[in-house]
Amino acid sequence: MHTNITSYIFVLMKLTEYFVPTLKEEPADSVIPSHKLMVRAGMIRQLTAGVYSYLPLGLKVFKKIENIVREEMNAIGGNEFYLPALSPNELWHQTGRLEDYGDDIFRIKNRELVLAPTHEEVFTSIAKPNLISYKDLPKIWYQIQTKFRNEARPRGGVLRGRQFTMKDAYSFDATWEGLDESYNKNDKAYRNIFTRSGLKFFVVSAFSGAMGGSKSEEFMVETEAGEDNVALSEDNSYASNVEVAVSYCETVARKNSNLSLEEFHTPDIKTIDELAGFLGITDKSRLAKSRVFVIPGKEEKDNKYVEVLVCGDDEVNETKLHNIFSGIRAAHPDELSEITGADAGSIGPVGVEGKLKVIADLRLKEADELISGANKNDYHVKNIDLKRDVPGIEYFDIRTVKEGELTLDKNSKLRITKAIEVGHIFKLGTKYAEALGAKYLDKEGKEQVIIMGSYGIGIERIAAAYIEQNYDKDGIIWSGEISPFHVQLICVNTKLENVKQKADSIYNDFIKLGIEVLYDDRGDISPGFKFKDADLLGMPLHVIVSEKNLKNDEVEVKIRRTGERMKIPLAEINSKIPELLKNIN
RNA sequence: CGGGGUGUGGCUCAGCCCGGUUAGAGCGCCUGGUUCGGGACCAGGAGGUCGGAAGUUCGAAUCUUCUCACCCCGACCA
Repeated sequence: MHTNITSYIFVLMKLTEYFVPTLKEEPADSVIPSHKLMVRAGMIRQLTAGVYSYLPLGLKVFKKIENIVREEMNAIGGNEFYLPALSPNELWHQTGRLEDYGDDIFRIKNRELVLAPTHEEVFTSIAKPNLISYKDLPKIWYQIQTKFRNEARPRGGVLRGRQFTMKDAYSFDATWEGLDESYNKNDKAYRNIFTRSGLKFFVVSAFSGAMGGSKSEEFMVETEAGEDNVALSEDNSYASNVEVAVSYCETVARKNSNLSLEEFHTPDIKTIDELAGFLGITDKSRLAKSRVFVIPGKEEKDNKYVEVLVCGDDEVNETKLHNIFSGIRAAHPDELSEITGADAGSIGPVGVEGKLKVIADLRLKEADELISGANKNDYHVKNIDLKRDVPGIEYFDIRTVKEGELTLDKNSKLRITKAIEVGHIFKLGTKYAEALGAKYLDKEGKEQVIIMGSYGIGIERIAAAYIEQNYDKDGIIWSGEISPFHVQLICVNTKLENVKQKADSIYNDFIKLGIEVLYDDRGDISPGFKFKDADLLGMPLHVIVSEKNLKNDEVEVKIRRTGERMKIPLAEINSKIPELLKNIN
């Protein structure tokens, strides 16, 4: 499938022979800049929701990214595979993921097959009969392949599609120390890949969610188009997905006034804000927000219920909650009133023992004089002392961090921003090897389960993320290794014999120099049109050959990113252009 | 899955509320000519079952119902 990589890289092209359908107007179906620009620059076209055709220019960029990925994976000893996208339902059933993935997996209607969204199972099925001795380990196996996910809502063009290219790698180790090593190798490869791709990225620790396993880190690119909220410290010492981020936060101080509980009437008060307004106070930290969650049992009667308390100015972080109680979900409104006797807005921690387990955020650990719902509609209770009034209460970190809070070491402030995930590395552990029975014999001849890691990169996402970080009002701004071409050579007037001849000869010189050049040799197109197209396509350097410059034995060169222009004598082109390119990249 | 929106030549859209000749514009495309350093100009031309189905009506792009597709926000999810 990917036999001759260099053939993609050293393709030299004349625009008269190349299919690059640029668009002057913005496509109606796109919203984010990278999507608009990839369509306008003739890189991609949508076929149906979340599914894109890759046109020659887009494919060239994707192949360059793949090549970087391939080089870096090979550099850490990775073996490249190419596995089928079709795989039997049975294999997925064995690990329980046929069920776990649910509607997100594409199923073939007339065979018991799925279109694979990832390849842990298939790789493990190859490992099982072949990696059977400690001598066979460790291994890093990977592929660059099309993945299929039935995304509920594809968006952002190629940023979240139903069909996309992924580099997925898997490590197989005999020991946990070995897994650490494999993980670190992949981590290093990833840093190289994203650096070479020209991305400004950062790494966050992340909850591994449906994948199972322990440690996992995401490689993120900051962009407005991102789908994840991340907390970054201003000194760059801390980066974390908001789902798991922590901050330094003052606890609610204990007053030790020992006032007794007091119920009071709060007609139609449903929210913390309304309650604060009703009481005429601005500090909401003592208005304890109560939310009820359910841990579903085998049958409904086995359900367990948890009341979660956070400060009124905080939000419950459901991911953190999941990490404490797996399978937990928010209670439905009817469940709420059934369990507590009140509707949302009037629920509180007092008098619920036996019915509900109560947990509270760490900020509330010492708190007294709290106000919360009375478990009776339109009533609240004041002077709640959690230690005194809520027997069996436990404390966890279950709040969501907020912009401007201090890092745990108090050295820096957090800001919350949006980012797109371009890569993810996991320490999977033994989940898949266990489920599929992939074992090896150790030195003592004892059977052991293979320990796995899993490492993914979205190829098209890298391109889209790059564009999100590198564009202006005129178009894309390419630079570095993933730029489809180094130079766009513009022949301003193809009708003038001497201009055309000179441009042709420069084109041929560039080929000899190994410069990748996109040559705009189109006739019947006005100079302005060519300049606009060149800006849209965004090659790092534009070399402009025109009659007026040739009179002085010069060409004009424009640096796309800065707009800087300069004249270069014809005699110096072959030395100057490579030099300029070096400085840009 | 919940909410909102949009489907009219290749592209971007107007027309629809308030039904009435051959359904429009700009861009693109074809022919000829003039242009040629920031998406040129003139003249001529091709191209549309108005997403689909059913209905109301003398008459439907326009009204009604159903349906399909796509986009956005959210939910969900790597």
